[in-house]
Amino acid sequence: MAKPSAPSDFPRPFTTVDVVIFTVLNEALKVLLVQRPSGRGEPFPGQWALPGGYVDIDQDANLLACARRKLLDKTSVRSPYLEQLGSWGSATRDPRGWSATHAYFALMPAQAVQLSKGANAADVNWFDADEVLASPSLAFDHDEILRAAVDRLRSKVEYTSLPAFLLTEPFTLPQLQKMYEIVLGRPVDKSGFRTRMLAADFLEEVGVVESSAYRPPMGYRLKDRALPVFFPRTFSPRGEQ
Amino acid sequence: MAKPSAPSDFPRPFTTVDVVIFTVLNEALKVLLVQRPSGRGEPFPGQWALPGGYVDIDQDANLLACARRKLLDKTSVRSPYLEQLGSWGSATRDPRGWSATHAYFALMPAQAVQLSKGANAADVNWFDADEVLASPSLAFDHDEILRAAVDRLRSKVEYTSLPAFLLTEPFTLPQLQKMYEIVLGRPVDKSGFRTRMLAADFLEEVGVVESSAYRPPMGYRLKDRALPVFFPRTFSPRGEQ
DNA sequence: GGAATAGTGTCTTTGAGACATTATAGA
DNA sequence: TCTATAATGTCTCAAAGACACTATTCC
Repeated sequence: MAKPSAPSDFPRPFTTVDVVIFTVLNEALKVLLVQRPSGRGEPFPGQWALPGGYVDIDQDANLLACARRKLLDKTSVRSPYLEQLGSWGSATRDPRGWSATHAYFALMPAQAVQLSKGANAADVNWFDADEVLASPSLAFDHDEILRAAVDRLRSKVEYTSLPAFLLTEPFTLPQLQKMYEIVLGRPVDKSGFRTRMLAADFLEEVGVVESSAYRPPMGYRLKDRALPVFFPRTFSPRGEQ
Repeated sequence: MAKPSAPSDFPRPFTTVDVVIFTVLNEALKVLLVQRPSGRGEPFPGQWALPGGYVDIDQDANLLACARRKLLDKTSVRSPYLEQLGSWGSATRDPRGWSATHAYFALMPAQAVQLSKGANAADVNWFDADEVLASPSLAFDHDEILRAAVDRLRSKVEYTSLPAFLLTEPFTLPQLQKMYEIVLGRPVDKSGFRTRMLAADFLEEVGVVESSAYRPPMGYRLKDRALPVFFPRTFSPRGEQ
């Protein structure tokens, strides 16, 4: 035989990928959840869960590709910001047996999303992230994964340009500031914010945006759509830290 | 039957855990590697690799427990600093088939380690991390994983107390500073270093250490042996960033 | 007293936070 | 001219970096 065989005496855990998809909608941080199917033998029937599922070894070249597939499947968004969050594996997290999931988290502008309802996942919807965390009731260990994703997001927003991925281009600095404020859950000083964003040199002017009333703001787009920028220090109001 | 069965139509990738174990030895950052066995059907025979292996669903309650087991196995160290690094999974990383590994990274004082040579892993040894990275030749995608681990370590050392886990207690501030300098690969100002460490309030005086010549330094131990402390800002010499 | 290491003090500068002020548009 | 939003300026202060200085031990 050409390919060395894997040890057959090791029963394999099953392998899944879950994606925590964030957006900002109605001034709040939202997370995408899907309803578990209620067929026979299905775990957590009818409960809400993170979108995800089995790795398909024929279809998925690697874990990231698998995450992108599941993401495209539910949102029809092709290339949002996507990063690995961590993995969770244990004998008990899935009643069907030892399983390990590779969790990713994604950021996307709400406007870009086309929720694909129906099909196998009975329903798909945006939920207020903090409300879900306040009364945890997701399937599997998804409350824990969501908690980790929100913590990671909030902490990275303190020192990166991540919120820019929640907006469609061109966006304005006041809009971007608003994204920071919504995710962080607190106001941010305008002057310092602007200085910081412009000093980080990751934005490109694309001309004044018209549409709005009053003084029209400058429009910007990302110089590099692929990666966030890291700031040298975190946002932090005087008293804290 | 009591337990719902997993979908049998999904061939499962196999699941492994690998551990990047760091220590500081002879003024250099070292990583623990094991030599791949050379039996029939074994991938990468004779090549060096990160310690790790299959998740044993009977023995391992969860991924962390599996990592701890593999670590104890090779070093006889029971509870070093251990954190999840990420996961790597693809159709091609292991010639035996689609596999996903959950990578952890660990820090331990060199004195605590009892290398367990022999057995299945023909040999186990410490290697200079930067030398390994300079001429990548590890089995599987372990060069990539090591790269990620070193990057993560160096970046976290800039703003956390991680290097304290490379020392046995009690340790002195000059010793701790040395750990920072070795990992970062650059000198650190003594005064600022001391201010910073003491301000972070994670150390406890345990009396002057005798043994050494000249002025005897104060000995310290960690207030909380479980978690590192995060500093509000990174170390960064003037010119940079 | 000299040498070597441990530990402290002082000056400067950077950059963030707070808040006041100016700029530009529509009504 | 008034109002609402966009954008900039100014003052203060905390903390880091650089480096000089003091302290304690052994020889």
